[in-house]
Amino acid sequence: MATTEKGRRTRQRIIEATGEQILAAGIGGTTLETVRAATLTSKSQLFHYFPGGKTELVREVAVWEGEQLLAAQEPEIHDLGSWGSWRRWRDGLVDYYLGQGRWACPIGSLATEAAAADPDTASLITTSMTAWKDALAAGVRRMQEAGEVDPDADADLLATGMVAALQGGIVLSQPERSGRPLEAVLDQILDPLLVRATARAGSSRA
Amino acid sequence: MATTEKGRRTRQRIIEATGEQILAAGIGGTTLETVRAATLTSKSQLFHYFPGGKTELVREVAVWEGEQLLAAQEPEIHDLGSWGSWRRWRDGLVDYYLGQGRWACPIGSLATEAAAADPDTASLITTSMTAWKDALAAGVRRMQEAGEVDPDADADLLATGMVAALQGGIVLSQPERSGRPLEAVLDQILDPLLVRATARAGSSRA
DNA sequence: TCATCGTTGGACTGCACGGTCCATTCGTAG
DNA sequence: CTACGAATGGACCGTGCAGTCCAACGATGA
Repeated sequence: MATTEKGRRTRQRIIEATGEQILAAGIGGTTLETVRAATLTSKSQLFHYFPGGKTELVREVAVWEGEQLLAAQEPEIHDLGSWGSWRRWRDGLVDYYLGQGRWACPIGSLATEAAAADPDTASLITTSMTAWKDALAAGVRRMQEAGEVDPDADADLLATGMVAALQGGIVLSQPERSGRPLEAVLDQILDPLLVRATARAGSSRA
Repeated sequence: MATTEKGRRTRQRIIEATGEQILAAGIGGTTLETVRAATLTSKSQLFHYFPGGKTELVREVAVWEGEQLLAAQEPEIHDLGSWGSWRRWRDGLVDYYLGQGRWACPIGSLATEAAAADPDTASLITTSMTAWKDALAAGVRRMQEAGEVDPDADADLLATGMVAALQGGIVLSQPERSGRPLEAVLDQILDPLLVRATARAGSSRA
């Protein structure tokens, strides 16, 4: 369906524009018409590149945004071996969300809005979230190996908590238009990792 | 518009049914027609009790769900003066979200979906979140007075972090259909409070 | 018994939006 | 130059949904 270079670029342009609109107005607030207008394309192109219609387009947006989100955290996300890198990672992320008027998470908003309606999209999102969490867990393990974090702590669980904290911080920050909640929860979740080096951190319970 | 007892009951019935549908299918997946069908009412009733149409209905749902959510945490939410009560509160909340197939937060989902579209609803949600946070902050202060938590900690910031952690845990748990993320982040955010009594907890940074 | 006001029923309208279809243009390989 | 498939333009259609309107019904007080 997209065999030409030109075609691929058009297709990509559609995905990105749709992503922006979804971020700003949600899936419901994004219509094929607004996407068409923003991309200077025609109705037939939308269905040419995404035969499945809006559903398929949203799915493509989901995977694209998932990749983008990870990419935006480079290079820190793959270099979480020291206190400084974690700190840079945290600051970069806060800036990513709040710095430019984003005020929402590209995949977090999709998660809430699409989860109930489209299980297929939901699983794509879960995949992205898992990849994200895994990258963080790898960082935690590096800290453990370096003796900076309690080796008995469950790196995976800690990483899950971090991603969750991020998402929740944004949920609160979004309507409030303040970065306070995001920063508050991020610091609280990171504090034990960064400050209580070698001490017991986030021991499993429940 | 609703002066009779009968009228008030009908109106209330509409609000609650709408709330359930929004929780299950989102605002976009909830139509006046499905609400009408579920409540055995007529179109004219919907607009009789909510002249502002769907927008107003959603707003009413927002405040109603906000109250309900706090009420569901009684009596613990107003008795957070001991380790045990915090623990009961946490368990009750997890059960509330996961126990019955809820898998979403009544006001959290509204926050993400309505924030961009309707600033008015957004501020209602912020109000609910703030009330929630304040109740928790009061609990933290009681713990501080009891000498169980570092008196220098910012109770308000800690409470904000808790609400954010909850919301984020749900964002992740929803598509994944697993309570793990919610429990993981909740425990991580509560750990410092409960376990590191008297030690420095969530000191301000940033 | 009548008047009034709240409540209820449901037909109807307008339109926005997802989706279909066909015609035209463009790029390229033979 | 021709032919063919990809890319594009845009008219068109069906419908689902928010919102309107008017006609009844029911209770309550005068």
